[in-house]
Amino acid sequence: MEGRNQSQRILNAAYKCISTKGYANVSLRDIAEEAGVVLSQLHYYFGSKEGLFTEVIKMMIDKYLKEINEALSMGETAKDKMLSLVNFFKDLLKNNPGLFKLLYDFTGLAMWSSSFNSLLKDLFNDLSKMIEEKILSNSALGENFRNYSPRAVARMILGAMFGTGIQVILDSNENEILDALNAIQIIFE
Amino acid sequence: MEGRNQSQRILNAAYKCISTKGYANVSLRDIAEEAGVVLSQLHYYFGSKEGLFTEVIKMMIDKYLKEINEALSMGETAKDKMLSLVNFFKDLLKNNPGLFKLLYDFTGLAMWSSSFNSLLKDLFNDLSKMIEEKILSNSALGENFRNYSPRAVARMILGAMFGTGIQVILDSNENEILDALNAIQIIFE
DNA sequence: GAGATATTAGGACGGATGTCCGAATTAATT
DNA sequence: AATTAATTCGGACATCCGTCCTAATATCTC
Repeated sequence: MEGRNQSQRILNAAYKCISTKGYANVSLRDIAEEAGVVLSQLHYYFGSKEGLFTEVIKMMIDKYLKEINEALSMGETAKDKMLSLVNFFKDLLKNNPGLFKLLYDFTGLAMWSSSFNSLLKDLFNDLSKMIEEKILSNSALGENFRNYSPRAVARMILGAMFGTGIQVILDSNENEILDALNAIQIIFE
Repeated sequence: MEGRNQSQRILNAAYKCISTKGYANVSLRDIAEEAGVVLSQLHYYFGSKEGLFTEVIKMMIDKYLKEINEALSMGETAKDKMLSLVNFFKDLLKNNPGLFKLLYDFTGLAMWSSSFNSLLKDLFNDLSKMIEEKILSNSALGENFRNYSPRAVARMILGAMFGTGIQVILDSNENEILDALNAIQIIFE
């Protein structure tokens, strides 16, 4: 009896399938096969497709919160932290694009499904809060940003990452686009 | 015989359905019903689901290229043009969110499908070129941006619009997030 | 008006999908 | 060892999907 083991294998398989082919192109049978498990096991452990997807999303959320928190803990000045964040994103897009695709894909799913909406909404909220607290609360940046609330600036930074990220993914053999990520640092110069 | 009329009705119905429910949640039968047309008509005019979706995407692309070009034609200075662009996006998100959702949705589709990829890749490319030429080629902004190519800055601006836009959509009853769009103008101050 | 062409209509098809159920097997409890 | 509970397995189900085919109807050409 390997309960948690088995359910973890299913979860990992779901993560892999969705980040590789997109949620709309993955069936429960695909996931079962990838996990080396019989179809009905998915319902035994997760109840429904929605239940399984929810767990995959939570898994993804944990990764983002953890990794971005780490990135924002490096460096001292706001400028340094911003560079660390940019480098994290560049590395993510280059070496682990599946994780970014997962975020994009599920965010799209969250546009149409209210049950997934709150999960993704909270993630963007948490991430922008993290940026706000770890970068923008820092000392005397206030001068440059006097017209905009720290919250708004944090949201914009996060959005710029996300929005340039998808352009990198779309045109993945055009490395030049990665430079656009660097350009976000303009606001600290 | 109302050939073009009929195919236009199908196209409009497809546009409406997809921008309302998302491409993954729309069937050809939904579109046929919305258009008041029999199912087989869709294949008669567009050959396949992919053919129909392609036309919807092209329709969307035309709207974006036209409207953003208009927005960038208003104002003289780079600062003014940037404000005009921001205001266009704010208006879009508030009064025509379906058009933005369509862009987000199809961009996601383009991540997984090579046949749609080139369409969306070109759109982002064209839009960033437009921003580059109409805003950034302007006079002596060079000083602030000396470390970054105009192309990269344009991509970042576009990405910031897109990335903050989706946050607005996700949390549509939180009007405060719209301020994040304004914050993009930081780079011109 | 007759014949050719274009359009509309309706239905059938093979296949895929999420869900559910009952039996077989394995582990835990006493 | 016997009973109970948890897990695994295989298959069936109803439904929905994109596509295709044939007949009927309307439109155009001469």
